[in-house]
Amino acid sequence: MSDPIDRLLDAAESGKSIIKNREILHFTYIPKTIQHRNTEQEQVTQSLLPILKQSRPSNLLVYGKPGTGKTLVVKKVISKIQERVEKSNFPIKLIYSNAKKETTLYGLLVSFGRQLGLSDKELPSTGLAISEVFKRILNNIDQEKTNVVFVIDEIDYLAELVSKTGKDILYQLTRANENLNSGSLTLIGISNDLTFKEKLDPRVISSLGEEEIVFTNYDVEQIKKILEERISEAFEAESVDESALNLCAALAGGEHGDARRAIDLIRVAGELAERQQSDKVTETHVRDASQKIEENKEETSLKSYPLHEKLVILAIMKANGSSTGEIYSSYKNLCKVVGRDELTQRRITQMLSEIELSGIISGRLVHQGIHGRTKKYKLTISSEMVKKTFKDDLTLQDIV
DNA sequence: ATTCCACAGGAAACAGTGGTCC
DNA sequence: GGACCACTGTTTCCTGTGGAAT
Repeated sequence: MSDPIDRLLDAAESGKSIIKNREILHFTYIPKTIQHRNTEQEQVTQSLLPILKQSRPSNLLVYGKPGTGKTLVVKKVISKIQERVEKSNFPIKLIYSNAKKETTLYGLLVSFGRQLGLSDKELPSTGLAISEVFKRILNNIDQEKTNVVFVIDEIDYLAELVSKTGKDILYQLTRANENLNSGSLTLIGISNDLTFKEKLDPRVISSLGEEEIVFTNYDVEQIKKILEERISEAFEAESVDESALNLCAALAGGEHGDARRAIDLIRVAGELAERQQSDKVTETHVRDASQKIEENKEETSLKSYPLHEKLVILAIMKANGSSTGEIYSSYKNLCKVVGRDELTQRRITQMLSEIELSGIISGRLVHQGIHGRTKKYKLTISSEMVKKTFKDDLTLQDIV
């Protein structure tokens, strides 16, 4: 009997590979991702055209569901423009920030400043007042006479941060040009959420939304084309079943035309097929891949929760389908077992709705007349999954 | 027609951390 | 070294609510 490790390694080395270029199976592989986006590419280019004439273009809002290629299109257009103007005396600078990744207003501004070239000294990453950070950034633009194009991805998150803190950075950003003697600042906002404008200050909308471009969803046919293109480059010829391709397109297209998901799906399916030493990717592989992606998502989100959230999830598991009050007392017991201080019920309620957002549990508001109203929660994933994932956690080992 | 339950969920305040600035 | 800043995770306090029970 051969060593299982050796067996696997041998197989991987000698076994046939049906994927010949993995790179192409990632969404961010630019040339192939933004197919069918000619109109949108033109529109974005159009609105940035004034740069070539050495004046400031209008601010721009770009909408579209995830996986429609909006960020890639914007990045591509800007880098092309940048190439063009590189040799002219009109220095432009592209700055890209993702408001979802930068969890705070301060962080977003600092990332902005860093990319402008401000050092740690000139712009410390904590300790300053937000208005001070802002002033320093504007000073820099003014002095260097740069023309900045600031791309804010997932700008809807920024809108949320703004409303939380009450500091109206977006408003100040849109008005920055009035305070600049030289140089300029152009904003490009990218958003998944078409309704996010409603949350904004109308003054901001009027200046931010000078131009708007909407990326429509890919339909199943288009996704199929994108997949075909990538498959022909990434896989060995004839190694993906027609039916597998169709299923892939259908699964991803059925949701909201998410090309990213479609490409992920075919990549994982391909890897599964390879692992099984199969020379073709079949429908079964795609289904398995879809399930695997789901499970991975659940597992990583379960693992990433802090201790008290994990305890709450366990409490729900132990008392499946029960009300907040019951979950809370179950949670308190668990706290005693692991020897941690319990948090207040208010905090647990809040946690429950946070966890609900992630989709791991689902809640239903019930009115029980004289027995008051409560929310009943249950797990949407299997309790085996929870047990399996929490087994590795030392503090939780005893109670799972 | 009232009462009253068992919470939901908003608002504000607070403690603690890690920093700058003068 | 003290005033001040942003931010997170939490507590405290609070108002609101649909329908069974009375």
